[in-house]
Amino acid sequence: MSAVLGLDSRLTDDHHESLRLWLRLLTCSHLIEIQVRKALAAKFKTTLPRFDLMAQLERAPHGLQMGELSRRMLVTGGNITGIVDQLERAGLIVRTEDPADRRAYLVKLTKEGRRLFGQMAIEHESWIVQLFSGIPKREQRALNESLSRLRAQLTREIK
Amino acid sequence: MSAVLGLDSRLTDDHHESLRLWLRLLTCSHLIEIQVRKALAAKFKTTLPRFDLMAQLERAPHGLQMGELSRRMLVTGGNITGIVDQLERAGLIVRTEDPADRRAYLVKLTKEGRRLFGQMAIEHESWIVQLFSGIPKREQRALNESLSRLRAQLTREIK
DNA sequence: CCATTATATTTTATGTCTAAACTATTTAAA
DNA sequence: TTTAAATAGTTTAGACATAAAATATAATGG
Repeated sequence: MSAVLGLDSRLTDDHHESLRLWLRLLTCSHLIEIQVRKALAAKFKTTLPRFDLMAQLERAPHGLQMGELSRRMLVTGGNITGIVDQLERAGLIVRTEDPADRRAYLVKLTKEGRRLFGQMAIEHESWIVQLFSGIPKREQRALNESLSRLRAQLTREIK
Repeated sequence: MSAVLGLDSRLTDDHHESLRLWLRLLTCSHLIEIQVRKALAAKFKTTLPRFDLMAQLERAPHGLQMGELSRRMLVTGGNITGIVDQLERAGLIVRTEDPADRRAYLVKLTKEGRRLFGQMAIEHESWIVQLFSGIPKREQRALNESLSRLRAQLTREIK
């Protein structure tokens, strides 16, 4: 993840509003990502994709299929296979058979996985709150609304 | 690049404004990234990091050191080595010696690199404009301003 | 029912990315 | 100026990511 970063500060031509927006979006999420990745590694010896996958499972007590994880995390299926392998090896999740479809697994957090994720989620949120602490709540709400519209638009666009 | 995607649509608790903002930021940039990556592969048989690196060089006619590329692209030095290797093999850039520092290179676009980047940049911008076409210019400007403040804040925060 | 097509997952090959260890040169300081 | 510390770049090992091909099961349409 990355793209044309750094031009960001120097584009001023008014014709390039969209391009500038994309670069800024990318720079911001990249900056946050770097911090979160480092914190996850330092405090929990884990990675962002693993944390993300566990976050998905935490909200799906009945388990999720590999394909559903792939769709939600916006990554390809092959990628999910690898991350699930590792988390399973670590005893944090399990592949259980899907009673409704013998091709599929239902991936679930183990008890240990739930416990550990709980700890990580609390810290994770505090890092994020800290990173955004300089931005007034009102502005955060406004940004959130705009990005929500953008996300909706992009999802429509892409279909 | 990715994180906790998908929770995004379901967080409503007002205490989690910052967390929600981070997820939304990430989802949006990820959605755009996927499109741009696919388009670059389909139209130019290239990748986003390579395009980004060339974009950096295009604005630096005197060339950039590896370390400067690393800082601007927000990735590690080792990563730059690999991308530069490939682009150099393809004849699109060259490592030239830095007269001021024998440890360093100045990396520059070749004539062919400049030509190709020119073509790619035009298409690239049109893809971006298309992706944002559903968002009114006024809102794009507002988003741009907010993200600019956020970026500034993050950069300060991180130092 | 059976062939076809679609879906769920894994595998393979390749590229991106990091952290940490390494080499070479420069800078600073004693 | 010689040593020590810092800086520029590369290498290594391992994780993450993709697209495309392969396997297995499910769903569909004659």
